[in-house]
Amino acid sequence: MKKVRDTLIKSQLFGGLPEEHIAEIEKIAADKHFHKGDVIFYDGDEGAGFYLVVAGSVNVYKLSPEGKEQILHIVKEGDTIGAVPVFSGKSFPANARAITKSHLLFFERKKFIELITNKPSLTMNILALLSMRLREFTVQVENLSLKEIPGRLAAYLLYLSQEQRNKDLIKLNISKMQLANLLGTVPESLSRALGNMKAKKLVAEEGDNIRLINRGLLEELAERGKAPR
Amino acid sequence: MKKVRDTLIKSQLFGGLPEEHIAEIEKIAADKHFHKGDVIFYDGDEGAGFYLVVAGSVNVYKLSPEGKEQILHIVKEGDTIGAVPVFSGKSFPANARAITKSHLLFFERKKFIELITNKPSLTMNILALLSMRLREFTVQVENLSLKEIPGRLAAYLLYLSQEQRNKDLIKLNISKMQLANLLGTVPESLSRALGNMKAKKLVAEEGDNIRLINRGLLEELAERGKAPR
DNA sequence: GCATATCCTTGACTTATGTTAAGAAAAATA
DNA sequence: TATTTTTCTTAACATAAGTCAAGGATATGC
Repeated sequence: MKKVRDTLIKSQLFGGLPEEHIAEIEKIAADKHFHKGDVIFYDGDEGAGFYLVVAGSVNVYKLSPEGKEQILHIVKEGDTIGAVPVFSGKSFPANARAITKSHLLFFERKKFIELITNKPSLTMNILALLSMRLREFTVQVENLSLKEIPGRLAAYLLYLSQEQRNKDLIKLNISKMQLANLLGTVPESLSRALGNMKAKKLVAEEGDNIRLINRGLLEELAERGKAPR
Repeated sequence: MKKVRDTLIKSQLFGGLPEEHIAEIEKIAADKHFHKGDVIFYDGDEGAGFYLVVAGSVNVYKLSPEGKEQILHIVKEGDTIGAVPVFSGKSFPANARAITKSHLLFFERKKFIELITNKPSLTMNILALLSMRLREFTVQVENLSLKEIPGRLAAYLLYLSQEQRNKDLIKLNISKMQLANLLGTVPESLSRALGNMKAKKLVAEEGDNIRLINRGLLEELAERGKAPR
């Protein structure tokens, strides 16, 4: 399928590999389709392989015993999930769930390991991918530990803007509940934080979009993390 | 030096490699010595290579603008630091500082990359190492977001016990200030949480050691994360 | 061994954020 | 379209944990 081939070529994992490798890769991949809300794997499940998202969107998250959700990663087209157990052995370290109708490719661990042993450039891609994830985690820990909720929100809005070609009018691609779970809080607190930003004319809501009005102050808030005394 | 060779062989990164590879590896490593308190690298520094700890102990940490420290990782003999920029390009994603007199080996990025391109088993070791770090980060995010301070402390004490052959009398290998910074809090709050555990007879302090008295309740506390209502 | 600095603890206070509740808005379903 | 369900917002309240301050314990340096 054209879409699959395109996604593989554009992905961080397989990008830059020669044509024939991509074909080989496509051969060992298995198509998996999920509906919105379907769980792809659970924290602690044996990891027989990993997934690459061809279409749709997937949340990787941890769950507390009371059911509070902390999103670790929102995974989109071209991204991978569940790679950790492939290389470290052991089980998946978190849950994954489709948040839209999604098409994934499944790579069986054994087949994939065979594949990489002779392909240095693929190996370098994987190393880069895992390293980028480590880098992202350092930012998430920093945000959770050293920033208060308004600071985390400001940082996320600026990140979204950057992702959307630095526009001032940005599209919230996830529900506010999801956003709260990503920022490590609850919808009520997010609502208050956003309400505050609107009151201070840092941002404005326009339908499902958010307009960044005062980038300078947003950056200061994101940087400082907590309000001055 | 015997010590260096031993450390390399025992390390996760180089463990299980043939003798001749270890020798090769030793040749491209540069010795670096640090005093207690020395900064090894700063968040944002260009990463020209990575380090492996031969002796001593190193903290990897993030810093808030007000100077609050969040420890990401306490690195000991045989562990590596600063590997992320080797593979993802870009700069170090955090700071690193020696917390005791330390002996490290420095591996220059370029030399190391050359080394791995022909050594599949070394590559697999690196992939396993990075994956383990990713797994550890999921736990840290879970702890920060879904557990309150007493829960994080309980989890850490149980982790320490496990690391120290499941003894009930465990040695706190870091200062309480460091522990507070690792758990994402301040010394005052840690002191209170520990005081509470002592009052409830979950643990007892014996000099620099901590005795786990009621493992069952500690496990429940660590698991639940937050006190029941 | 004394002096100084740092670490640790305890208490009183403040505050950010979680909790509970209820209504409004939006989305899903019939 | 009507109905039900879910999401979002707002308010009042509760609480975990941060801040400030001060005294005591340890460790460090001269």
